[in-house]
Amino acid sequence: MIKTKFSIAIHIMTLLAMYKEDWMNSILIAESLNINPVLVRKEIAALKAGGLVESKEGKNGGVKLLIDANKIRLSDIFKIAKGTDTVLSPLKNKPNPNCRVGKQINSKMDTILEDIDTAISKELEKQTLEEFMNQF
Amino acid sequence: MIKTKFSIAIHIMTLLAMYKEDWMNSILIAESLNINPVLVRKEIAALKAGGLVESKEGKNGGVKLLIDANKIRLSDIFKIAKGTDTVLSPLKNKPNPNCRVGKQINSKMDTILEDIDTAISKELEKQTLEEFMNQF
DNA sequence: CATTACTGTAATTTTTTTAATTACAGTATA
DNA sequence: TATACTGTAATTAAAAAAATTACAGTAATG
Repeated sequence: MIKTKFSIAIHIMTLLAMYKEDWMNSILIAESLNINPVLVRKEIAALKAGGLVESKEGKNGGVKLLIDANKIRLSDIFKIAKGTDTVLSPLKNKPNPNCRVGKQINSKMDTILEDIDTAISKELEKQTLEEFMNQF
Repeated sequence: MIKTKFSIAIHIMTLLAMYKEDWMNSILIAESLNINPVLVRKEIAALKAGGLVESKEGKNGGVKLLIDANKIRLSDIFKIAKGTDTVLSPLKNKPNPNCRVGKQINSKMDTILEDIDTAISKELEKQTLEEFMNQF
């Protein structure tokens, strides 16, 4: 569910940008979000795989930005949160293949859905994480 | 759920554009989509309220475009499907009000989420329903 | 070197959301 | 007056998401 992941990811990244010297742990972050720490850790795993953060295990461990907040654009965070999904996904039910529209709708829709994601990325490219954080 | 509604609405509108002389009924449309007719009728109610289609009750009734397909842009359909929601909605859990980020994140996010919807609308403005239909 | 405090995941359960179904009143057609 | 629709509300079933539990692995610290 992109909509949740995106909100979680932005929140996490804002915290990390604000306390960029500290290793922040998932419980603290989860308390700020008011969600379960495991969800936070999962999203951190994605941000880590995307190269935006680093983490340290063990006592006094936690997470930290790997890149300066002014080098990170909100679109970078969006792309990681979204993964391979599209924001507006097609219906799960297979449309009727005996219908002229049903037969082709999914492939035609796919183009639109990809274009929408590209448009979102372009929009989010405009703002850096630092700019976003400086509002707080 | 905007993602479902948008797909349903586009599918319905494509069918109506293709068979623009006919009153199409919800069972036929539902069979093309392979979903329940009640869901179709609900989305038709929204399209009707949005002024894009007209419907006729009783025997031989159904739904029909009210506006020519070349005057309808995909953004018009998107706006109706989305209603007052944003595509990427904020988390339901209230973030921690004792946290500097938690306290303000929702209001700051709202701006981003609105901007995303505007960007999607702009993208979908580029294509008319007729152009989309002509692909089939 | 044992204790503590973390990450990282997997597995399971609970909760929430979405979709399907059922039901039926109202209406136009023939 | 029978038939075939729309329009909606209420209920049930199914699917998805979130929370919880559990625990192995790891690093710091006394």
